[in-house]
Amino acid sequence: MSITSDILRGHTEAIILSHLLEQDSYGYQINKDIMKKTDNRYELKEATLYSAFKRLEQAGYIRTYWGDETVGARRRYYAVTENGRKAYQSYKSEWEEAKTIIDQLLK
Amino acid sequence: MSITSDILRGHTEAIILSHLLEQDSYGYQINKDIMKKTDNRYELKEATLYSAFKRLEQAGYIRTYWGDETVGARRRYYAVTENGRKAYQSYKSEWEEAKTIIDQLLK
DNA sequence: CAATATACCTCGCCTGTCAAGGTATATTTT
DNA sequence: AAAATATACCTTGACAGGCGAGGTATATTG
Repeated sequence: MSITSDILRGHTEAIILSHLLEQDSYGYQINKDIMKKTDNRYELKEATLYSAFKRLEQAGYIRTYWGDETVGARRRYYAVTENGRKAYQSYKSEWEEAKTIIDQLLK
Repeated sequence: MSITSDILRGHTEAIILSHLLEQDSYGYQINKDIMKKTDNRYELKEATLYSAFKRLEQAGYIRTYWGDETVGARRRYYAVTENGRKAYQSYKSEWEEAKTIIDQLLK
């Protein structure tokens, strides 16, 4: 782990949406996937993840359903809604703008 | 104003250090300069600025001195220390890494 | 002489992160 | 068979940074 949380702060929701746009997934898996995608340089902590899920659901950006596992622990899956798709696009362009601004200020 | 504070959170100190590396400056001026540099897309709010100054000074990254204005309000100038210079380099490479990671996660 | 600009600063709320803790089932190790 | 680890869910409360709102003082402009 190397990246401090303050720098990643505010990107959690976008990261989750982006991941869910590839395919529906569930908390534990997303946590593992993010670590893998970043070669363990970044971990989306569970508590952070679940509080983000709550915000995303309240905003109507994701919906959830229980998996039909017959063995193992139950899984709560998350799926992006149409509004979530739009929100993601908005997050994304915000990120592009922020990147430009910060790059400009950190010369 | 377009960039949300959560995205900029954690960059405040780096932005200030970067600016002060160009030349010593004071609160009011820095606030104006940042706005100008970003075409008013980003304002480093005064309260944010002053709390960052406090952290930077406590960390030994900046030192302060009073200007010798004979007219107008007094100005408290800030200057980057040697440790501050190093800290800036560290912030900068952290930013480069964060940028890579986020770009990777927001595909 | 009122309004605006320059210049400093503090208080307290808000919000996102996350350490620490908890529950339950399945598998692997000892 | 018992203990440890992995899979899976979730909550609580502390913490820290951003900043709205408020305050002070001087100088300039209309």
